[in-house]
Amino acid sequence: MGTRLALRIQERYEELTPSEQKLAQFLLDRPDEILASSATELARFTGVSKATAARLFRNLGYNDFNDVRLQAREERNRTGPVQQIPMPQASVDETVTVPTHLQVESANLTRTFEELRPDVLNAAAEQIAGAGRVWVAGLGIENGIARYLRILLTRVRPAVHMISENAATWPEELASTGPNDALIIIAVRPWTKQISTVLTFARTTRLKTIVITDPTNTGKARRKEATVLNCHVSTPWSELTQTSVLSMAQLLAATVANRIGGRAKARRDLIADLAEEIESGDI
Amino acid sequence: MGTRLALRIQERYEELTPSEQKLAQFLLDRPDEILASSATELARFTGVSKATAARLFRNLGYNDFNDVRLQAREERNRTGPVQQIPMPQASVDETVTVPTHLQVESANLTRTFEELRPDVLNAAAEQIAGAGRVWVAGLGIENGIARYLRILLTRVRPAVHMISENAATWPEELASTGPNDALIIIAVRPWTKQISTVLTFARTTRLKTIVITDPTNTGKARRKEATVLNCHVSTPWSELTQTSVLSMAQLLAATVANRIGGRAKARRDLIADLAEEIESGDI
DNA sequence: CATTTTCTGAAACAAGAGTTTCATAGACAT
DNA sequence: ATGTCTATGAAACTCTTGTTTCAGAAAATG
Repeated sequence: MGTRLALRIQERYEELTPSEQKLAQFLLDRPDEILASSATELARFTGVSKATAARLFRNLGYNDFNDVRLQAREERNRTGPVQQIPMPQASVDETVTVPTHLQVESANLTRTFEELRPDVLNAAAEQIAGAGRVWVAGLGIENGIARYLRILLTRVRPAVHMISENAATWPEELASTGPNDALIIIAVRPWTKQISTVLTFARTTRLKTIVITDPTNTGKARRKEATVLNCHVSTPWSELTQTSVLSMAQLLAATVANRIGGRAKARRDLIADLAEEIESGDI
Repeated sequence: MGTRLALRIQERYEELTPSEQKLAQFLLDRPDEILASSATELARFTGVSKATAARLFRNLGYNDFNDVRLQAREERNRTGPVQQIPMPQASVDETVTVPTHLQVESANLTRTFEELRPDVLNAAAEQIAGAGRVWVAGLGIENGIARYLRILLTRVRPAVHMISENAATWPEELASTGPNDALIIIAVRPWTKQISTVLTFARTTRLKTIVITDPTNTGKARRKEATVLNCHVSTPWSELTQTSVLSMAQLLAATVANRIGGRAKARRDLIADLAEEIESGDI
């Protein structure tokens, strides 16, 4: 579970102004900076003015930046000395070295899975295991990961379908879903309107929905009554990394397999046998 | 190894006055407080005056409390070597818990990137950056990741194509490649004959080939004169994890972007603008 | 296109942090 | 006891940080 500050940001993220969002983004990505840095520095890091920073904290419901810092500190003390891997700073020349890459990936993975609540994961797995049919959606860059997840799930249970990459045809495709189905959406920032639309649709048709996303969108998704699996995806430079998203997909599939139990294993073995036969030349 | 501050304190400890020692002691016990707290607070915690605190830092050879804080922060950021993460044993009941999953993923990532030689990575990036056209291939479960890599590369350079998932049509598709092209194959175990075939073909047509694979196939690929990016993918149970493969794809794309330099950035910005426009409704 | 509303940073202002000065309390030698 | 020297905190001072105000820019609205 994230910090209280993170939760507040997630709740109010859409109401924030663009520059406030920039700063809020940064705070979600690197909560430890709140303790280590002054508000002035935080503003400078994200390229907004001190004034905007002050406004953000007020808008989030704090009296003061000092309030924020005190809460953060208190939370750190409560959480105890979890050895967390720090996210490296952006280097000036923008060159990505191998060790830096490793550190970024480790930091994101660690945060992702240390914050993941097992009951949320199990709830998601339960919904997928128990669904009549399962639909997997991922737009743009997430499409590849969605396909990957679909294959993992196919190994474990029948009736797992991909929703096409073309968002325009989603209404038709989703029209054939029923309340006993489950929908998995992979959508990290930037969040598109289509996703909101689909989530709204899913809620009205009582489709069980699981959203794999990043902290800036958690609030939005949760408000649509989806089960949210939160992944940290930030890097010190401007790109995002999907590694933790893939890893989450992996874990989700494994948990589903676990839920289903023996039948999943049987299916997996069957598929392995088939694959072997095809490989051995009958193609 | 302790922090530099800790070392300095230990050196000069006896020379310090009693109240200074009280404060110094505290700093040795809880080095993280330096980042989180102001000098005034540190003084209050240990029951000494602000003046004493100021004197202590000066006596330790710093100009300023600010000096101390900056050094502490810097030390936090360039965290020492990542310690070796052991791969957990298979649990009897096959249940995947969240912490176990995290540990497996960390172990694979760490091994993958600690073994990765920067010159190999750079060679691969060079080939991709310099190629006329780039072809990306991934069969079966790797197909999703291949698509992901393709999108990453498309953001950075033109003429990046996917080779279809249907291996039967590969001969036709590859027929149109030239010696100035590059081919990226994502293929972890099990290794299929098709892949060997393609690699042989690539060698005879002098196609520059990069293979992202796992240690069991490294040798085979290398013998076909491909540039090999090795990924650790094992888990304590029978499944594989593709997390490090995705991460490798990410790093490769970043390195290519780096190679290409300004033009890559321009292209990326252009694409971001386009995406924004589409999102804003002109679809 | 004009008008209103919202957003934003510069600058003024208030509050707080860190340093320095200084007076005094205590330790020690004579 | 007296003088000397060191250690220490209170308070004055300076500089930085955080908040508020305000005017112009940008966006939304009619």
